[in-house]
Amino acid sequence: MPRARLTRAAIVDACVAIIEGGNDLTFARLGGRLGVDPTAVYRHFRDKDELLRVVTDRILGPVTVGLPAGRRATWRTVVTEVCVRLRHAHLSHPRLAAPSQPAPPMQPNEFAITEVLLTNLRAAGLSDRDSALAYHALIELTVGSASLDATMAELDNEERAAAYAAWRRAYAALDPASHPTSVAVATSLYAGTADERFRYALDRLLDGIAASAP
Amino acid sequence: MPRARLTRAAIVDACVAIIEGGNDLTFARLGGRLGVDPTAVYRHFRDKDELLRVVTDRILGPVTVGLPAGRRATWRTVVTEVCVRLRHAHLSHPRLAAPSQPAPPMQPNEFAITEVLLTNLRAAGLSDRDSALAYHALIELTVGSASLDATMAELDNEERAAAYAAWRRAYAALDPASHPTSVAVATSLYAGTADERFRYALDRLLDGIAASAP
DNA sequence: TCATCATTGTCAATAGCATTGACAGCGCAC
DNA sequence: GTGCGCTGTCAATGCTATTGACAATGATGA
Repeated sequence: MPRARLTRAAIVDACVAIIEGGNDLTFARLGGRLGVDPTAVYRHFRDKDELLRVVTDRILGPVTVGLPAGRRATWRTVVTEVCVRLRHAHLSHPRLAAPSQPAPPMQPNEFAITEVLLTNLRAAGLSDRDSALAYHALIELTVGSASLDATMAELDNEERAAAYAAWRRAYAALDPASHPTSVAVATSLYAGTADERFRYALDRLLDGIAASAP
Repeated sequence: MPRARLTRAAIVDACVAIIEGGNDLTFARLGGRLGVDPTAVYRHFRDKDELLRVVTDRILGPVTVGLPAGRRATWRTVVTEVCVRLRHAHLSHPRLAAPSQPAPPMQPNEFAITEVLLTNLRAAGLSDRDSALAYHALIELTVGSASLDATMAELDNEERAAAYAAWRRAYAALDPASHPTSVAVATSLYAGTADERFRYALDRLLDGIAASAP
């Protein structure tokens, strides 16, 4: 049956290798790495969007494996862990562009993440409707913030620290007459790591979600 | 002095007109609309990223004008209104691509938004450090979720409803053995509007922030 | 065993994209 | 009035995804 030199799995592997090498994903690079004409990929994926969706799901694999379980694993512990891992998966692959067309998250690992989150939110005592709302809230915060932080994640530590320092300086240099609070708070803006800031946001969101449960 | 037919303001106006017309922003289209060679824009902006940053700030203008004030305006009312408007500004211009390189938010309207948010968070009783953290949390949720919702926002109501329905069906059709909760909750996923889902997320986050204030 | 035929890789071509460098003219400063 | 810098024009470059015609490969059916 398989008289093909290329398989979807091999192509996706090559994609992951390319973006983990710090390069943008292009058909030319992909063909080069596979030792194949770039357009051969079109025999296995309809277009780049479809490829991107499968590659994205591929990097989501580790998010749900080996999650804390047993009686020490509260719903909040598990939800936090999944969100942190989900964010990390995206930030580890900042060059992975988002598909240009909206599509249902019909991939296996996406489904697995949804299942884990919904299950733990219901375990927290939320209704079906509130579980769904809380799920959407967590995804929007986690994936949304990851997409905002992605470009910075590409920089090395020195560059990133320098950028943050420059931003703080910009706030401090504002006119105190029109921007008094920004000037006063300047040294606290973009302080710490992006992970710490995300953790604060996630904790406050989970505080609010927990408080809304009966 | 003005021996130029083109000005930065005129170029930015044209950009806004293009994206509000439902088109992607390209130099070719921009030149066409301005009646000028596309490359003339390079005399006023270093590259597309710089242009994008200024255009983005331009659409943020309405976010801070005419905000509720006086004694009926609690900090939470103002913060909510700013976030809702900020989200709306982004969703009204879904074709506005994000700059590819990270850069300080050094634009006037961005600074104005920051000032309003920080001022109201301090008014809520938060410390400088917590005000900054809460500010970052609000921005990540608001702008991040807007970027996730942007592609869907382009569809008209019918198409969007059809897409959501298809997604719900996909969850309902999962194997109940491996995804019991997803199947059970399927009808609540992607229910209502994206604005309502954002509102839930924002309310829970603000609940958590408010609870952390002394 | 041989003919058939879909699958799959190759190749050449296309259209769109941002960006650059050489050039030309206009108008201000001296 | 002379020079020079600012600004628009034009042609060209290199990268991108995508398509259609072609060819080889190998499984299938008689």
